[in-house]
Amino acid sequence: MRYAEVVVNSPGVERRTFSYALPLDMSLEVGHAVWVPFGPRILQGIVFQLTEYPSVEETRDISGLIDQRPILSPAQVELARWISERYLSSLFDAAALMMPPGFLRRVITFLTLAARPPEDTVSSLTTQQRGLVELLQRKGKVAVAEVEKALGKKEARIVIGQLVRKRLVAKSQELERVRVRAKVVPHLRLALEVEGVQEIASLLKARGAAKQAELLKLLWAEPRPIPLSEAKKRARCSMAVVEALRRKGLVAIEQVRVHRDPLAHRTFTLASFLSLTPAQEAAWREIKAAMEGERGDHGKPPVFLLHGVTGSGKTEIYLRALEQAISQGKRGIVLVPEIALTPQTIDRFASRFPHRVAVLHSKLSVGEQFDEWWRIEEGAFDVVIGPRGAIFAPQPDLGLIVIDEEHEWTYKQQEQSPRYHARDVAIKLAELSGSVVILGSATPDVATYYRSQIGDYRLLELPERIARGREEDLLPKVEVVDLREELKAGNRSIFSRLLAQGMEQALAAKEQVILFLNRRGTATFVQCRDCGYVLRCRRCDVSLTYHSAGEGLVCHQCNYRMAVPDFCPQCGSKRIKFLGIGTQKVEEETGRAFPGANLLRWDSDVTRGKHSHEEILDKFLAHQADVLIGTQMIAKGLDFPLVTLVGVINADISLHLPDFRASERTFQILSQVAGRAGRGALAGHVIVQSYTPEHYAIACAAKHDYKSFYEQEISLRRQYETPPFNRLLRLLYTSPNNALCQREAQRMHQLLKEERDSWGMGVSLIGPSPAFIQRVRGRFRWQIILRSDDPARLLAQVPIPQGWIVDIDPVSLL
DNA sequence: AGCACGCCGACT
DNA sequence: GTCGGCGTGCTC
Repeated sequence: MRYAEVVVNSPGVERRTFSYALPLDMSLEVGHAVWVPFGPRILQGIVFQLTEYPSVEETRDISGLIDQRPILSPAQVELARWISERYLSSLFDAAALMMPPGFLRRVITFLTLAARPPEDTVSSLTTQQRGLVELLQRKGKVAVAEVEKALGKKEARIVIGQLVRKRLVAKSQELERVRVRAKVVPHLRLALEVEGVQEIASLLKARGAAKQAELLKLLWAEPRPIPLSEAKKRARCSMAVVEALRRKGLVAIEQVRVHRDPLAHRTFTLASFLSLTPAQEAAWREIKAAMEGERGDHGKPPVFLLHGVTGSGKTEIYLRALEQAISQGKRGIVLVPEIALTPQTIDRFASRFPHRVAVLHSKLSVGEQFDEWWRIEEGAFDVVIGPRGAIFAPQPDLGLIVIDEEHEWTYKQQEQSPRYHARDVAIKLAELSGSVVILGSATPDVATYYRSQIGDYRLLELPERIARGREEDLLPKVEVVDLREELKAGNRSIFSRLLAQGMEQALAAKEQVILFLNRRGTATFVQCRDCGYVLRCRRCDVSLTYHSAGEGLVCHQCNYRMAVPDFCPQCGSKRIKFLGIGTQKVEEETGRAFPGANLLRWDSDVTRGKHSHEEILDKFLAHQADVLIGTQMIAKGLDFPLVTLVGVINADISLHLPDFRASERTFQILSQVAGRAGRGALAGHVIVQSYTPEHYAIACAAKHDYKSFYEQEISLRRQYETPPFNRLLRLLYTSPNNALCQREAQRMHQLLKEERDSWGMGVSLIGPSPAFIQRVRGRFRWQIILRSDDPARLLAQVPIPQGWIVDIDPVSLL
């Protein structure tokens, strides 16, 4: 093996490796991080393959190892390959997901003044050029980034280029400083045999060195070195005392590596197994058999879909499976949605496996992340728990992956490439590592449930809440109020008579109420207030969005446009309204309708700070407010024992978003809300307000009937050829200039159309159209949707120009 | 990030 | 016909 195929950290090389020769004295393995020369620079790279022969004639040598040990396991290298191919991301970006925190280091270019600037050239400089020269004279060395910030990127590049050409300014490159490293703390220990210590201590005391004697005794009582600061505090002495003992050769200071442990200040009491219900028992038997090596048709460990309503005991199954993995000498990864990673959730796992659970979380300090990562890598934990990114934890001997709330769309990375789905990555990783996967949900993703129906996954059902003989063990009663009837009866408020009455009763009984608004962004669909009819695009089966400035109604899938009709196309009524309501509006109206109640609003506007989530929750739990008004966040896995009534202000809002998954989202969110009520000692009920109560997403959620919802949804998906019957690919282009953005989208669309027709591929091209959220941070957004059994195949033929965002299996088309 | 190309407009 | 602008692509 004389050559290595290396993935380099450089934009523009995307999905390929480069051949480098191994220096004779270097031994390498797949997964090693290396420095490699690339053009004029030295870059970080990862060894993806070792070969006898290079893929080009001329090669350069690898400059050196970044770390003695491989940074990625062979399975992770394989996984990175798969991610890059599947999500059309660069190989390096895919590999970067699995690197330890703080590993990536950019190269920074610095500018310095040339040794002897020629006098005559200095006098002929422009004002800007002279400005930069003077800056360098003052500061000596300045980063290019700093100059760019001052002058603007373009201008800075020009000025620097001119001065470099005149040989007035020289460039040099340095690596970004290391942001995080192992933390070492000075510790104090005895430097002599234990036997003589007491005598020496009394001798010191007799000589008047009482403090020294005290410190020595303290150390004598401790079996291990203790932190210097702690020793000083406990012996109430200063550094002078420590130094005196050290000079006498009685104590020594040594640097000890400490772990920044996010669970350090928490104590856990060991929890024991709970007994299983017959349904749990049946599910558990199947999982256990698979973990013990029983294999299905394809010889791979199976993927289980554990479908069970809230409170049906899914977590207990996860815990048993983890226990099983551990008893086989294996380890597990548990994924939970970011918002569900609460102290209560961590407790459930940590109390079953005390000190064997690692938590990965983006809110941890970089130092904590660094230490957790390396301890996981050393095999210090049986269980790693965390959100999406925890799937890339370097957990050795992986045997089990659990994904709780598998339908949650936060498992899809949306912000940056690779735009991966943690569920799909987990299934691939399980295949590579021979692990069993358990997907758990009360409302499985329709696509996941479909896979369980066609035999890709094994379905396990937990149909009931665990009955413990209390009233709350039953699912709460859900009532749906028809808002059309309210209007007919002359009630124009946002509260139906039933909801208003329920709230009055609850507040009078000193119970708590949650008002839920399933809003996302501004929903601006158009609906008839008499018959509930919503204007939809005939081609896309997606609600039309109202635009101001005379544009009328627009389909955000295909850009179809029409004027707002004066009369309802269904019933001829003139009362056609644009619906769009926010939590603030709800708060105002509630304050007016219930002046005596204490209100608390919970949405992303008020939870910007780091701890305000918990603050709001604690406040509500402590009954400092009677009514909690909020969006999506309220519904996720939280228990409020004093809440007896949950009101959904308008269930239609999420139902009519222009996205093929709008019904599914609505069903999921309503089911979650319905599952949350009445979890305490008091019976709870839910009131859902809607203009279209007969819609299957609303009706099925009210009846807690997943199966019926699934049947109707899947037949619509089949009809409109949306996933899981096809796959989607979203191409998004953004620009501050709307016209330019639209032109580029049209150009791309034309290109794709020609390519598709020349290859004879059966790919539907939808768009170009403005994205639902048309402008984000001043940039306009246009999109093209590709739909086929494998839409990425077409893109593999067309190089994707700069600036385009490619999202495979997008979780939202908004 | 820097360097080689290549394609256009102003010149000996 | 040639010099040089910088826009685009490549770097093992």
